[in-house]
Amino acid sequence: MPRRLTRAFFSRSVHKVAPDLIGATLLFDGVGGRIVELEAYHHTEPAAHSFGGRTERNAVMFGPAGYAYVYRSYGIHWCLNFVCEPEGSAAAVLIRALEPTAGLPVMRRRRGVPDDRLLCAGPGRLCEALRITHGQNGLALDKPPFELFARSGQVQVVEGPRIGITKAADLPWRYGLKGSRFLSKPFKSRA
DNA sequence: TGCCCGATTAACT
DNA sequence: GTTAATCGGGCAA
Repeated sequence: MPRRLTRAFFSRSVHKVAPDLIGATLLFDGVGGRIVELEAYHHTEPAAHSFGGRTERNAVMFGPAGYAYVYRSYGIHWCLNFVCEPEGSAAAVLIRALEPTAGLPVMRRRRGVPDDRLLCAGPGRLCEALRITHGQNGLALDKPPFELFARSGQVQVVEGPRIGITKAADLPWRYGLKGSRFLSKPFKSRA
């Protein structure tokens, strides 16, 4: 049986949690898959929503680890984060892509795309597939409807610069499963 | 109150 | 390769 991820798992450096989550399984209401891509954010760095202090929107980031921070992106999409580190660090990982493994018929219906690779290949896409919205902001990750399981076995993790940001764009805080077909964008292979 | 723009996506040329 | 869609947060005034 795979191990369930607890608050203790998330209460560590965001740069330990992020690679450890590659290959982990995320389910919401029984629908989801393996995490194959994510990014780290920390309040000391200007690309983070928590940079500049606590506001109504980012309040969950300033709370304890192990909770979901969900925000609206570009007025259209939803993005899912997991709060990490000791309370007050205002650090989180943005879940960017899943390899779909559970509830594929439901996700296909919600997404309406012809190729299963596009079901969860992007932060907005996976939220649509799992039907995660602002209503899930602040929910605990160790209780239903969330289920998180540690990966079983070894994985090869690759890293690179984060996507879609203009500030601190040089930091290599994007993590992915090497060779996955379900990434939102490929990682630049190192020579 | 008004203005700018973003941790995106899909549909274009 | 480019761009429209769409809207709330954050900040200036």
